[in-house]
Amino acid sequence: MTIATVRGVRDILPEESPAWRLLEESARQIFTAYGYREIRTPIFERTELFARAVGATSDIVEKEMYTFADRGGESISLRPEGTAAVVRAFIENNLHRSLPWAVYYMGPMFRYERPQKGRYRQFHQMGCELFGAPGPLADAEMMAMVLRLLRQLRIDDSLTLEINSLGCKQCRAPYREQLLTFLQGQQAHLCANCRDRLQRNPLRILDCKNEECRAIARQAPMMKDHLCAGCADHFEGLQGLLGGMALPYTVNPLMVRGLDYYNRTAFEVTTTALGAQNAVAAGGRYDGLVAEMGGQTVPAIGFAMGMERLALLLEGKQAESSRRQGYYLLTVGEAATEQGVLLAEQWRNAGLAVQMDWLGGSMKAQLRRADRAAALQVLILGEQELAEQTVLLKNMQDGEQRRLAWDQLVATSGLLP
RNA sequence: GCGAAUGUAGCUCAGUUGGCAGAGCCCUGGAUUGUGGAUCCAGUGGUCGUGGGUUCGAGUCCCAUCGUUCGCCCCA
Repeated sequence: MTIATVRGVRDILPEESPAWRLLEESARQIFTAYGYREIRTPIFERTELFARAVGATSDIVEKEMYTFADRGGESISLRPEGTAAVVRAFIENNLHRSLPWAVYYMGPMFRYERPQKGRYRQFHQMGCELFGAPGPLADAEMMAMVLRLLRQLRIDDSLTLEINSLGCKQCRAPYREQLLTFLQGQQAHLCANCRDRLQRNPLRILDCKNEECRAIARQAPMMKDHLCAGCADHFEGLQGLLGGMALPYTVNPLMVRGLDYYNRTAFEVTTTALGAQNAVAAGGRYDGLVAEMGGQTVPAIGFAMGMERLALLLEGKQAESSRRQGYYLLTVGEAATEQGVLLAEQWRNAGLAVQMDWLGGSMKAQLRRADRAAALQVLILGEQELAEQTVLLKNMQDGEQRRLAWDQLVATSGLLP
């Protein structure tokens, strides 16, 4: 074995990249239409940024970050998610004076995890963040946008939108106490993992996949029944808007978020088609994070979607035959090849898309490559054509051929299919 | 970090109780001396993941290791 990729990373080869481009272009188009503009933040940041934004005790920060000291001794981490850097950029550039501020990003993220289908150590997310819009309108619109994107990509079957409210600082603390009391009573029936969670993150127990824990979770007091007036209004408003937009959704009172910074609205789009890695898009409101990170008090909401998972869902959906296009110049004989290079450049100067056969050889071989390159027109330049300063134009769809003078080609090209 | 399966040609995979390394697809050439795809014929291509061990002999059995996949965990 020669040098191979690092564990958990992979190449996206040309066969696969059209699906990725479709993802990216569809997302750009829809995000833009909803009023979002692109932001590109660095791929690495000070480790402290993620520790504070994502939560120092979260699994992501504790054991999944690619962290290293740079040559100046600074602790640097490859970004494990997108929101922290966007919040940092928001604060650093004083953008609270430009509200509302709506941005999208797409790009690689890094987490040191055990690789699995749809889960890589370098993976890609695209997401949106919206600052300054406190009401449920922003939440509902964001979900509508996510679903529109998935619908446009035709991967909206086998998907469900789940929502929940996580409350806010005021109502979550008393609820948490209630929940803790309840769970401590059931401690004996919880899995080992969840007994551990009692200390660290009791809310997370609600989302445990263990059957016994789930049975207990269903009996537990629910956050949505203990919301303060403000949070309850917000959640009701959201559901009214979703209903009004005819977006199918279910309330999942057991859904909690992995990252610490969320409050009020949480949402998740899941699929049954990807095994254990079932989350396709997830997001929520994080009204307190900007202030916590040292900025003004600015409400915000965002989401991210996993592009590898979208690409997997896209697989097989687009059995589209790549359409034939462009010119492919093949030459026979040394003199013709030399002339062909010059002609190709001239034709390109005039705006034609001309691909030259790089390998030469028999005409049969060159035509085969032209076919595989999905060229629409083949330009044949052999000894005869060279002598009479013409080129043979062959349409690869119907096989029709015609002979043209060199300077006629550009004038003719507009008339071709 | 834990548990399990798996690794043979570029790809998908056969390979029997341990006894000569195989097929299909792809690729290249020919049938067609200047014409792609379809058909037929022929050909190239292998450190059997890697390193040890057992054996007269290992793709096959044993140990280790790396990768991949599935589950746990985590999450997009």
